[in-house]
Amino acid sequence: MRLVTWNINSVRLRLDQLRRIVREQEPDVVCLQETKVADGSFPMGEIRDMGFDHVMIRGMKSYNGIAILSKTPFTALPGRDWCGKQDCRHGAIAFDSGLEVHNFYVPAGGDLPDPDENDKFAHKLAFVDEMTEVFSTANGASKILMGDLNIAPLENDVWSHKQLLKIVSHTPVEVEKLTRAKQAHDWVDALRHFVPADRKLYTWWSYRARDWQAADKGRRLDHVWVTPDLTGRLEAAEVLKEARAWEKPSDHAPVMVDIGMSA
DNA sequence: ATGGTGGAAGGTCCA
Repeated sequence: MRLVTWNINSVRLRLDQLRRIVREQEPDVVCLQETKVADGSFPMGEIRDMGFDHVMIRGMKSYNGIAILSKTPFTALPGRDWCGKQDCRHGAIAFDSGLEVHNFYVPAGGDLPDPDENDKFAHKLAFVDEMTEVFSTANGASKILMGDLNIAPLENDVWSHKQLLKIVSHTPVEVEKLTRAKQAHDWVDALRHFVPADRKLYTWWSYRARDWQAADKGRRLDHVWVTPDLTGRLEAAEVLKEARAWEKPSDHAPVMVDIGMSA
C-alpha cells in the first residue's frame, strides 16, 4: 500500500501537479493539506478522474482544509473540533482491515514563539497537546498518521539547529510537545526509519529564498508516523523533492510511504 | 534587523 501526504497549498491551483504525482507514484491513498477550498467548490470530478472514487473532504474558504483520497472504500471516523475550533485541520478514516489513516494540518503558529504574546503560537501548542491527549487514550488499531505537523523535531530536520532555535517550527517548547505526542501512542517516524538522524532531511523550502535549491535552507515539517505493529511492514519512505522544483510549486514536497499489506 | 514570495481574496490575512 502506497500513501502520499502533501501540503498542496491550494488543490485547485495544482491539480495538474497532483495528476503527475498520481501518474508517477500510483499511490493508493493521498492526504492533502491546505486545500484552501470550501467543500462545495472542491474539484471532486477531477479527483475521481484520477482514480480516487472514495474521498473525504473537510474544507473551508481560503484557509486550511484537508482531503483524503482513496482508491478503495473506507469509513469516515468521527470528526473533532480541535481546540474548540472548526478550522478543518484533521480527518480520519478506517479501511475494512481496521487500518486507520489520520491526516493532520497542525497550525503554523505565526512568527513570535511566545504563547502569551501570540495567539497563533498558543493555538499551535494547545493543538499538539490535544494530539497527545487524544492518542494516549486511542484504540489499539493499526494507524498511520501523516500530514503537515509544522514542527521540525530533530537537529537535522533543519538547515541550522542553532539558528532556528528561536524560529517557530523548531523552538524547544514545540519540539518537546511534538515528541510527547509521538510517545503518547508509541508512534514510529517512518521517514527517519530509513534516513538516519545524522543526515539532513527536509520536506519544505520557503518561497522567499532567491534560489531555494542553492541555499537549501529547508525544514522537515511533514511527517509520516505509524503504530509499532506496522514497523516491520515499512518498505520505503521518501521525500519527493522533485515536485518542489516544478513550475508554480507548493512550498512543501510530497512525502511517500510504502507499507506491505499481508493478505 | 529586515524582507524576501505565494495563495485566496478582491481587504488583507495567512503561510
